[in-house]
Amino acid sequence: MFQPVSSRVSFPEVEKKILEFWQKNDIFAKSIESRKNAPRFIFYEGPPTANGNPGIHHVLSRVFKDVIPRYKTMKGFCVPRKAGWDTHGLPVELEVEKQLGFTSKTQIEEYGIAKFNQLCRESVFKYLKQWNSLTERIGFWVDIEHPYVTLDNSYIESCWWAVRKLWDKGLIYQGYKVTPHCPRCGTSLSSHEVALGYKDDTVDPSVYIKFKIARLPGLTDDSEAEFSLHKAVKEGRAYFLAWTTTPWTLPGNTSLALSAEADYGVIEYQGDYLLLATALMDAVGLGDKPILKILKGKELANALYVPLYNPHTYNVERRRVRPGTQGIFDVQEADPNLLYKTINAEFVSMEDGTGIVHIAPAFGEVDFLAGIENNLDFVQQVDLSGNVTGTFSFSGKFVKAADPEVLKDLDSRGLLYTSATIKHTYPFCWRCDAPLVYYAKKTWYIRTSAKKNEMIAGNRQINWYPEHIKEGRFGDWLNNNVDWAFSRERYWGTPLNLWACDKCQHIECLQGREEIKGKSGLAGYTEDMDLHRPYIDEVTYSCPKCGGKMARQPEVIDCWFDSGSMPFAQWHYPFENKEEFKQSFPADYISEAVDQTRGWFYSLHALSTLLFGQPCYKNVICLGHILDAQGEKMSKTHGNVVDPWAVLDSSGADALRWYMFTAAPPGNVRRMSPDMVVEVMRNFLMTLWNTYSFFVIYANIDNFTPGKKIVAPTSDLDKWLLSSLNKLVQDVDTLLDNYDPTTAGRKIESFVNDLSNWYIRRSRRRFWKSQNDDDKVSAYNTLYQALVTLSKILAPFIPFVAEDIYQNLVKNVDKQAPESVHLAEWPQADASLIDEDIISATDLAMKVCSMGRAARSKSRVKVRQPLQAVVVKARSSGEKEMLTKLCPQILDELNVKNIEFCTEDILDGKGLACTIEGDYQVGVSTELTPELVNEGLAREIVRRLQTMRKTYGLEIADHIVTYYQGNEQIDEMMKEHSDYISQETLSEKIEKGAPADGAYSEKFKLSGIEVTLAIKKK
RNA sequence: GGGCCAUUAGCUCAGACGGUUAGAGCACAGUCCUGAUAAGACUGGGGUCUGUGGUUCGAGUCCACAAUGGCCCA
Repeated sequence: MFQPVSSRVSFPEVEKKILEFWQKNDIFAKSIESRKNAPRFIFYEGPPTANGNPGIHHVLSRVFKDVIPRYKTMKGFCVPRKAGWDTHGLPVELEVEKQLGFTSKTQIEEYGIAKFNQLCRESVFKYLKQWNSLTERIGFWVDIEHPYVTLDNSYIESCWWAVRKLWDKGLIYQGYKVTPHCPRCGTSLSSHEVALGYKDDTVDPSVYIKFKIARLPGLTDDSEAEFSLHKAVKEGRAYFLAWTTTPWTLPGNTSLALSAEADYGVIEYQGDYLLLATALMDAVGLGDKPILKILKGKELANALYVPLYNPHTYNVERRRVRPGTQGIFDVQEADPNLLYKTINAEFVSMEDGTGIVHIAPAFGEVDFLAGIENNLDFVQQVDLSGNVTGTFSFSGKFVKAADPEVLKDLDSRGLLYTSATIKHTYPFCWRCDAPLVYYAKKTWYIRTSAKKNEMIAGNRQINWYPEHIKEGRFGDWLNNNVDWAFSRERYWGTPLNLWACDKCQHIECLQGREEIKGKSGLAGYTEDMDLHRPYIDEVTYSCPKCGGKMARQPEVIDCWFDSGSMPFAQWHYPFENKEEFKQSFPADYISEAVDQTRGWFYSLHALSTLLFGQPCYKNVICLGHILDAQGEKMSKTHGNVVDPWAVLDSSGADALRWYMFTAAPPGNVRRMSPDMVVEVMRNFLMTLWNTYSFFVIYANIDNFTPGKKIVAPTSDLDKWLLSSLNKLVQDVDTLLDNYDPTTAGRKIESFVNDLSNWYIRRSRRRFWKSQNDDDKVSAYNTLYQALVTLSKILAPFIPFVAEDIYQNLVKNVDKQAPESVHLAEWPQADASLIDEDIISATDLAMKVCSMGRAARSKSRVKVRQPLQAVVVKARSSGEKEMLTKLCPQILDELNVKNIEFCTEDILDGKGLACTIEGDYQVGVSTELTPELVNEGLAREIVRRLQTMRKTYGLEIADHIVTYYQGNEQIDEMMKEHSDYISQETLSEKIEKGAPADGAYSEKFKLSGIEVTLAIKKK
């Protein structure tokens, strides 16, 4: 006996029961333990941060993370899955700052780093409970009891080891990086934060500045034009015209950039000569001036011009990068006759401005790089609070306040061409609303670009799903690789393990606690200290070079370095678990959303390539984002967030999982609403459940015991189902091997649909009939096998329902069977059972039935009324054979007596109703004989009796006595079809006349005849 | 401003190689079927396959450009 299964089901309740079962019996642990000697399949969990509530998009990634390891486990692999938590980084700090009401870094330092970091430590696990319970509820099997945590000392130490490795390879250097900086908060902002603060329609100055030309190369006095230009240059009346929206950067100007291929024209304006791109003269309002001379941008490179402000005059340093370094800037000597040179650059646009771009290398990414490349001077006349330094007339002022002063000053010296304002998009600090300033700062770099080709080569070995990521987003990112600026001037993160001497600047990279302990003159170190700031900042020792004091560099490490270190840091490698690391590197599979191409996918790949010279993951499913039903981004402020718990409570985890797997390809953005999950539940899960329930109901009635009696399937229906089933197993196996759960799931869905709506529908009578013959046993065996196999191939997708089916159909009757479907072997497809002919024949029969039903509906004769014949025009004699073979199924489905074939067109009328589809034609004869009418009546009676049984509350297998009253035709019909009626309705007797006491009776009018029917339980 | 992806019915999605009449589910309407089914069948309405050019005997499919949306980067 199987446990009774109601057709009505609450999936959340079933799931609750299964969760308890798994927990009580430790099934997840067993699924790994039982395979510990098997080959490993390695999965890496990308660590989320638990300082926010998990959302629906986390469900998406977590179920995709789950499905492949479950599948591989069933395929015989050992798949350990260690959970992980990302715990460092700016977002955590910001959360705490918000909580404390801080707006600047100085407030943190006044408050105390120790207390601040303690709050960060608490904050990162604020939602741990929610994360763990959601993880469990959706059936994501991952070891949350023993996670790796990036804030652990052991984890930090592994990161240190990695930094040291890179240091030893010469891949770490200190350089400058232009970062968006908030002058009021005194801190750099991450790109994410910058994105939060863009404002359209920001009003800024739009000014055109004149730069006095000192020398133009290659000028001859051959022509009149050149002669007069040359003369103007000598007399100081020739200028480059450049445009800017940030006048405060002008004292930092050290070059002008021109486009090599563009044409620049010389025009006369108020007695001066101006140079600008011919293409932009109209826009600048000089379109009407005659052009005296045209020069190519490349002819104008290396021209010299007079600085607007000679920095030495204003007590500001002028520095230049030492060639071959990006980090060492040498202060240049004062030069009262200082001139700057022009350069050619590709970024010069002909869209706006003058085609001559003002370059201030200290204040912009593009400018900075141009500065390095062309060995330009760096003049940084603004401090980190955004105030102008030096002895300018506007020194001490905030940059924005300095703007008008700078213009006034330039105007007074005749260097301002025009001044207006412009509206454009500009970033502001999302916290304090101050305008951001791009500012070159010292930063520690990892020289990833040195291993660019290795990273690109490694990427070729990785399988990306979808494939376009490989050469697209990720490939592009690698091709344009720039060095990784990995230090942060912050507090809560893995401290940078670099110590520098305060006397001789000697720098050392320490790789762990052991090494620290061995240092002479060590102070501030204790055995069990927290390695975070501020404690680690206290650790000092003697400089081995000069005996000075070695103190840690103040920065912490980018938290992406943390997560990218997880392949080894999760094991505290190389300090411990060397074997464990070796066995679990590289990963076979990872899965995250597409935004991780520049995040985790990259940090893993970069570190793995730099440290181990190979990629650390082989296969990636890269997921798209989830939008709401309107295609809008989900956000708390919009109130359009889909709450995973609401969906789980109403539709259940399996419905949600199935939706995630099958509704859209994983890489696409998807629009989602809870309704869609309800649809999945009704359409797929309910259908599956009802086939399961159907089987159990009848199997229990017939005392069917699996495996007791094996008969070779003789029925075409059984052969067809087993063919489809085995093909399905093959397909799903291949598709999951190719990391495509979506297509695999859709194939299963289509199979389940056919199982329910063709196999069971067509086989109903085989289960219902009273004889327990071979045909019935074969039907039970076939359906049983289908359901059991389904439970196994569905297990990775919908682990709960699959488990429920398995427990009842397998474990319940076979105590030797594995304890859980998730400990079972993946089913082996039996290719010998796949009969392609029966599959195509059945497809054709289905098509003919579909057309036949259309024809019947056209004829307006109810399906319950048998008809004499269906006439089919097929495409070939082969098809005719197929249909002949499957003719019993077609006759039954269409409720007709005979099938006839023809080669001529079938015409409507003449007692036929027909439908045409392509080359196919199907007609049904509509003429009724008295025999057919009676048979129709009999079916009508059966239908009424069945409904009455149901209304009366009888069990399916209850036997009854049936009473009837009607006219002569009814009498005759009841006699003629009494066997049929008895069998269908389990009537032990059919009696004419008034019902016995206590019988349930109803009156009907059938074809105009009054009929009274009554039933009584036997 | 650059890169990647998407755009097929009201909604969610299928549509190898270019080839008859572009499909399914949901939703809507009508009819039918049903002792597993909250399901199913049939019919109907609903499509300038985002647009414009091009290649081709033939384009939803290939190419170019554009629009809209999403993501990432400036």
